[in-house]
Amino acid sequence: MFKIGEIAKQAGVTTRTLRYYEQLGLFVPSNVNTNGYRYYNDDTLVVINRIRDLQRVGLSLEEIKDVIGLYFHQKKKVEAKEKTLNYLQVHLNDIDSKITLLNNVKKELKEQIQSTQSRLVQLKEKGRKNGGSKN
Amino acid sequence: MFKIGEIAKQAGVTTRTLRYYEQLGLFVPSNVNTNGYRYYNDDTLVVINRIRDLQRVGLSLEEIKDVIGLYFHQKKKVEAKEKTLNYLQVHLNDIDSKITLLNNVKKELKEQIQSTQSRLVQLKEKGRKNGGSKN
DNA sequence: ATTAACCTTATCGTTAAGGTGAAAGTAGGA
DNA sequence: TCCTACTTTCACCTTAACGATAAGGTTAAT
Repeated sequence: MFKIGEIAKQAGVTTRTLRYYEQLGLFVPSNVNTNGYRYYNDDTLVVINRIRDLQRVGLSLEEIKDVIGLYFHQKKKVEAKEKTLNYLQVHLNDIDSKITLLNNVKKELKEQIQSTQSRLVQLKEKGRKNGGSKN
Repeated sequence: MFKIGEIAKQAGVTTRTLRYYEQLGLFVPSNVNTNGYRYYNDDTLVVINRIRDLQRVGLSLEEIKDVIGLYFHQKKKVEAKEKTLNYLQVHLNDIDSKITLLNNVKKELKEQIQSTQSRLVQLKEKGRKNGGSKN
C-alpha cells in the first residue's frame, strides 16, 4: 500500500493529477484511511499507465473513463456484457482507423526523409566538385 | 478560388477554425483581396485535412505547426534540410511508438472481446438447459 | 515534543482550441 | 438599387486538464 505521493512518483505524475482522475471517476484509491489519506496498490499503477497511454494516442479523459473499466473488471450481468461488447467493438474500430492514419503519415514521412536525404547527397557532391559555396 | 465559407464547408470545419489556424501560422490564404476577403484553393483543403488527421492522432496545433510545412514545401537550404531531416526522424519515432501503443491496446481489446463473447455463449447455453434465471 | 515531510480540501489561475456575438463592410442576384 | 447572405475584426466565453497556493491536519523519526 502506497500513499498518494509514492505512486504519483512511480507513475511519473503529480498528486494533483491523481486526485483529479479520481474526481472524474477514473478510479478510486484501494482504500482510504479514516483521516482521509488515500492508499493505493500496484493495480492502480497499471491503471494509471493505461490512462496515460490512451491519453497519448488522443483520447480525452471522458472517453477514457468510458473504456478504462473494460480492461480491469469483467464480472458483469448478461445485458451489461452485450453493451460492453458493442462498446469494445466501436473502440476497436476507432483504434484501427487511427492506426491507419498513423501509418499513412509514417509512409509520407519516410518518403520525405528519403527525398530529403538524396537531395542532400546531391548538394554535397556538387559542393565537392566546384569549390562549393552557395546553397 | 473559394471563399472561406466554401472551403470551411468542404473541409467540415468552421470559418472560425480556419482563421484560428491561420493565426497560429499553420497556413495562409492562397490570396487575400484588398477588401480583406480570404481566398483559398484545393491545396489548402489538403492541408486542412492533414491537420485534422494529425489532431486526431493526438498532436497539438503547435506540434502540427512544426511539422506541417515538412509535407508541403521542400525548397530549402542545406542547413535547413539537415534540421528538417532530424525533425522528421524524431516525428517518425514518435509515430512509431504511438502505433505500437495502439496495437497493444488493440490486442487487449480483442482478447477482451473474445473472452466476453465466449462467456456470453456459456451463459446463454446454461440459460437454455435449466429454465434460466439468475445472471 | 518537536519538526520536516508528508497529507487533506478548496479555490483561483492557465493553456489550448475553439464558440459566440457584435458591429460593420461586401457580393451578387432580382 | 436593394436585400440577403456572405465576409471582416474584436472581444468575451467555454471546456479540458491540470498547476499553484493557501490553510490546516498527520506521520514518523529524532
